Amino acid sequence: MAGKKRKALTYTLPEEFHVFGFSRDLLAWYDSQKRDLPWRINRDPYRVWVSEIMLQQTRVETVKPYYQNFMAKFPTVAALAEAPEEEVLKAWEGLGYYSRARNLQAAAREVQERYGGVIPDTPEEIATLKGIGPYTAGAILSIAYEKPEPAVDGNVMRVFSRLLYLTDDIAKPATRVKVEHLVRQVIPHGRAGDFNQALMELGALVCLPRTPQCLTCPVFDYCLARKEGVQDELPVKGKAKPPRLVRLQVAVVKRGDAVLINKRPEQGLLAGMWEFPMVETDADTRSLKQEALLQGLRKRFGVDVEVIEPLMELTHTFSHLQWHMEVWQCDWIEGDDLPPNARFATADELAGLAFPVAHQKILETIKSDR
DNA sequence: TACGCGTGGCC
DNA sequence: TGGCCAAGCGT
Repeated sequence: MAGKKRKALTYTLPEEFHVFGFSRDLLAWYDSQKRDLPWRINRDPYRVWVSEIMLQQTRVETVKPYYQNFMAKFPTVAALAEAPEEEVLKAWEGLGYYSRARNLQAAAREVQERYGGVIPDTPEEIATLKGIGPYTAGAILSIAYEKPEPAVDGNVMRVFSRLLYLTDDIAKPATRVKVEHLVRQVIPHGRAGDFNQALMELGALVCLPRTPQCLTCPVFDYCLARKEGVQDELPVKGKAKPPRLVRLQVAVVKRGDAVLINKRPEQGLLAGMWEFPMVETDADTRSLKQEALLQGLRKRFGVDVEVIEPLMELTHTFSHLQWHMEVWQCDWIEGDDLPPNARFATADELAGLAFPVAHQKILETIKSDR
């Protein structure tokens, strides 16, 4: 037969779990202890949306200044939709996961065109927007529109793992689905937004990853892991692979008072960000490294240069990669027919373009050289 | 499902 | 110091 039959799974809360008391006590704690955060001034759906995208895998303290600046520059869906992409990326510079910025703007344009500038309030419609997955959909729907949808992030997975003594690996996608089913049964209608935020706030302030502060926990009485004394063993989480080493030769090519830069592809690592030209090579001698660099510059940029001297050596670690960069000072000799993704830029022009953190030290060095 | 995708802070 | 972690999503 064509197609598999999958049994519909239903996850039920433990008998002894007191749903009403739990949400009552958690909300009371949240009402008195919640942090004052810039995105909690009101429940404007656009403000909530931007904050949720920025907060993906990113700390609150890191997001704060970016959020203030972003909302000042792009205060409405329309403003974001109409802005040049370069300005949006510049506002995201240093925040990481740059596809979030590109997806956010693409979705803003979609909201303008398809929904007349109003962010949709149904799970089906909002989930079609780029960059809005299960968590962000639930967060916007509950916080901005008070819909009783779960918003399960890392905090909620950890809190529920302990609260209900769940031993599922929270690194596995199936576990998030399970926790969503459980959370859905606990959401108090009428306060869905506060409840979801309270779960996350509890994870951020009390139910910490390493050292849960059980003695000050407002829902201590309901926690099954605490009852068994296993709160320090939960949640269960599989380990990540170590980053792969990548050796790169980097060129700072000067032509007069301009330097050669390159805009990265629209997809993949550091998508759409600017950088100094780089060549990946395993070469282990000075001359072989320089040779690889010269060949790469000629082939990819149509430019001939002279290598002057080594400038610096840098290491930058991503989640999944480790870049070992050797940077060479070069002088342009010939070649004007640059590919569309490359250009020579002056210091003033560089200031308006978005570079990843991995290239910031090079940028600073060039600036101070003048 | 597993992996690619950034960065900075913490112990 | 280095591994872990942070309001995940797209493919």
